[in-house]
Amino acid sequence: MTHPRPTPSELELLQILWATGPATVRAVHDQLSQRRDVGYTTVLKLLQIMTEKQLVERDESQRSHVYRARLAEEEAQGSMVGDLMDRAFAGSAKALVMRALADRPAEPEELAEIRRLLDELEGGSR
Amino acid sequence: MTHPRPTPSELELLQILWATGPATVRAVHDQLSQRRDVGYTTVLKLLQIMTEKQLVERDESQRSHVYRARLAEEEAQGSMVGDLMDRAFAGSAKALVMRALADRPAEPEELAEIRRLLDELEGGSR
DNA sequence: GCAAAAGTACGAAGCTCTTCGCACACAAAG
DNA sequence: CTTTGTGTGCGAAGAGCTTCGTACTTTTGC
Repeated sequence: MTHPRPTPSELELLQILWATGPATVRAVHDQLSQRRDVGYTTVLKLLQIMTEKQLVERDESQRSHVYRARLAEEEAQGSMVGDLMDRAFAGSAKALVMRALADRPAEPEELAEIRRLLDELEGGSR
Repeated sequence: MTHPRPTPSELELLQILWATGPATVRAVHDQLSQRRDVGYTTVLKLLQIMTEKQLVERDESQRSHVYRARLAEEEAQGSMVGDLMDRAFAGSAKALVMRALADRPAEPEELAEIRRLLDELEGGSR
């Protein structure tokens, strides 16, 4: 099997690592605590668990270990969307997409981009 | 506040109620146990908890209580998609939709339906 | 009438997730 | 050097989810 789906907290940390690149516990904690009240050791522990789960990898060559995301953002998004699609939409991409667009209207600009993707997808199968 | 998001198990039961309409514990259990090995009292307990959470409502006029979904399928789907959109896609419907379509290609027929929805959405804002 | 069947309620155990305090190692500053 | 700061590791507590055993009540079938 590949990587497990990240939990909500794990996702938060991954987003920081994706945005800033490899980072120490302190750096991640500094980022996160700007948005949320959280203890240093909480972040440390989470990163340790994520290392076990192979969601991140750790460089121990320095005294302050440096963590790096091992799961790419696209992969994580894909597995989370796929999971929801299976659990709540009977595996139908169409159903999920229509629900998303109906509930959260996007800018015309964005709709155009989606249309472009549809063109590509249809073109490819032709 | 509205309804809480259903947990995975709760979603399973809701899907049965949505599909078959109001049902007794026995009926729900019969359905579910065709797909999964699960105890009768497990289903009972879950439905009781879901009653507290207002996800379902219970008609106690008969000895065998009859449960009915209080949360509509569209509502549940909407809140789950919205949650994922916020947590993993920075609130962007476009990003979520593009990931879903890229990862799980749909039938041309379905793509056409999505295209129709896009037309509607753009038409409405014009 | 009484045993068996069908029902509800309750409590608790096991799991994962999340959070942190505390102990300890090491470095840095005075 | 000893005190203060910065780091890791460990353990454990609390919450929510999931599961089911057990106890008790009410029908139902003989």
